[in-house]
Amino acid sequence: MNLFAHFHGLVEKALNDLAAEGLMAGGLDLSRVVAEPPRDPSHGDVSTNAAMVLAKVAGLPPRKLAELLCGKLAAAQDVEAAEIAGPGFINLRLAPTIWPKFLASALALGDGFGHSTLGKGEKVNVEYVSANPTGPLHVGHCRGAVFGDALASLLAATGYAVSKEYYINDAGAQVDTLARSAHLRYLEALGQNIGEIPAGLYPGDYLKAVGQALAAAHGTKFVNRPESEWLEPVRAMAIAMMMDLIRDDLAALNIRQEVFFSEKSLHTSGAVDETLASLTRAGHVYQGRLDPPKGEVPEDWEDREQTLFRATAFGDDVDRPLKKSDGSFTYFASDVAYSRDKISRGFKQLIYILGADHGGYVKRLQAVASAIAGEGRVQVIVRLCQLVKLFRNGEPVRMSKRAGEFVTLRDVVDEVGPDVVRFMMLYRKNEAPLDFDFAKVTEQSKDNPVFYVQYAHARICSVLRNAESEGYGAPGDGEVQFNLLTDEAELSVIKRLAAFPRLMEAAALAHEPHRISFYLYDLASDFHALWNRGKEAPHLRFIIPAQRHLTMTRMAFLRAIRYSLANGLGILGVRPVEEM
RNA sequence: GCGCCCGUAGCUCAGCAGGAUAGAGCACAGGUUUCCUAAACCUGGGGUCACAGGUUCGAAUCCUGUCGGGCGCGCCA
Repeated sequence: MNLFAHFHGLVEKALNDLAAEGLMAGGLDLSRVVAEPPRDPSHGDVSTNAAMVLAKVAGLPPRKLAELLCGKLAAAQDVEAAEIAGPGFINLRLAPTIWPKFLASALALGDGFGHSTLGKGEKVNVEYVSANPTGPLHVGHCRGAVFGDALASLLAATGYAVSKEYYINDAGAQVDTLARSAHLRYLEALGQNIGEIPAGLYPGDYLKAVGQALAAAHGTKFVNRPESEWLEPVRAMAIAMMMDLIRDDLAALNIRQEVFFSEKSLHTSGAVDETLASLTRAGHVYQGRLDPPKGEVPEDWEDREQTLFRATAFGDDVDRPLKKSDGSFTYFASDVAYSRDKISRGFKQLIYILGADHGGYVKRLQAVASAIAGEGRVQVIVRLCQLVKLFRNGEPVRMSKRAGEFVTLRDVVDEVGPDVVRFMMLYRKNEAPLDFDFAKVTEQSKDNPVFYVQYAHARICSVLRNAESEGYGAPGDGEVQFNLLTDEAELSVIKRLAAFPRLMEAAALAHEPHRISFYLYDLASDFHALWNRGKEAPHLRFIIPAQRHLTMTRMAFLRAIRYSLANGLGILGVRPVEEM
């Protein structure tokens, strides 16, 4: 039950009725009309801007329209009072009887509380991580991985048909480098002294296992043989093993993507050729020259005629090359084919989670989708994740890529656990930089939001356990009477719960899962406050032995709060703990 | 030079779909426990929402410009 959606509907109905009665113009655009919780609770429970937004087009002074609307709304069910305030807000004070109904419905929904059908089953593709398959994930991949996963969960919970996808860059030069590096480790596994790993190859120890696997599978077949004989099989095995590694890393963060899409397959299947042909037929490809890049011009810049995608026709800044000077396809060309594949699978939203250094890629991806599907047919949404800065007790953690000293995703997850990593990565807007201090995030105090939210959930579980052991387990008929919850502290928690479904939808529409984290923090805060009220005011404690109905009611209330916490944490991919 | 992102309290950040008197936490000062987890709670001060225009009944939020910070700018992926 989404109270605000419900009252939004009532406002629309009232407006239509007014139009039908000839009191105002009909057929108006209602998209700017909102029904929302007022910032100041003294203004009531639901507030709408309808009169202010529509006054002009309705052909009525705002005050007059507000009065008409107020008359209709005051008569609606569950509305106790409707009043005009400020510049023309209509504030609804709801009848106290609505809260028991709301709590009952939230409780009945249980695991589904907060979920909705907003997306109407629209197909959405979320592509995230997509790290090169050349080694384990490092800490830089963490944020995008968690963000993408949480966003996918959020969209799924709000009624979208979500596919979680990983694009494997297994076709470029860097996987050849991987193969050469693995071949060296293969020689090493066969007992050769390989000395220092030459510059330009991947030095990581994680390739030793690949070398051993190659030796076991192929014996000495690839020793002292030209690269042309071994490059392909070695590369295939190395990529397969790297992807296993990456899947394990993701699993450590409780991430499981459904589709792992190979870039190479786009070449072997002919999809890239077909895409180029199709774009050419549509007139989006031409032979031409590009101006040298502004800023730093590359050493080996050469002005030449090349095959270009007319990205500028779709809002990009420059046209984009599809072929390299040796005639082979660019990375961008396979990306175009990949976009085409996604579009052909029926996705209406293509969501990309990328690092902030990929900002320059956004317009290109949008241009591609417009060229292939037609303008406005497919929505391309790119969310850029800013850097994570690691700290240890306030000191920045130094990483040197050159020396191969990077902190892996696994290092971080193993040290603080997946729940902490996931929550902290989502406790900031994605486009804001994030500081991650190992000491702070594991601290057990209210200064640590992960702990604070978890603690609220655990505390609820603890009371429920105590209650059950004292005979307040499953309630019997009529034992739960939510109208007994009348204290301000209780009502403010109930109203916070009532905002949850609307918050989920807003977060989904904005593609901003961090809003869930902040909501959970606020809800936890309300709950802890309510808990402490029981100290000065014993009648507000949850278990009150002399009053069975009240106690049973409060247990049900706690279960509703717990569902909200657990469901929100579920979106973030954080396990709600029952005991701490 | 151009594009994208950011600029809110001393610090770290929220600010919901343009709404009413801009909010949290930290830090600082004080208070609360014979009681369901004090691992918590309560009270207090603190703001030219970078700056200047514009749109609007109404702007931290949308538009334009300026300043400051980050990222990026063909044949790498």
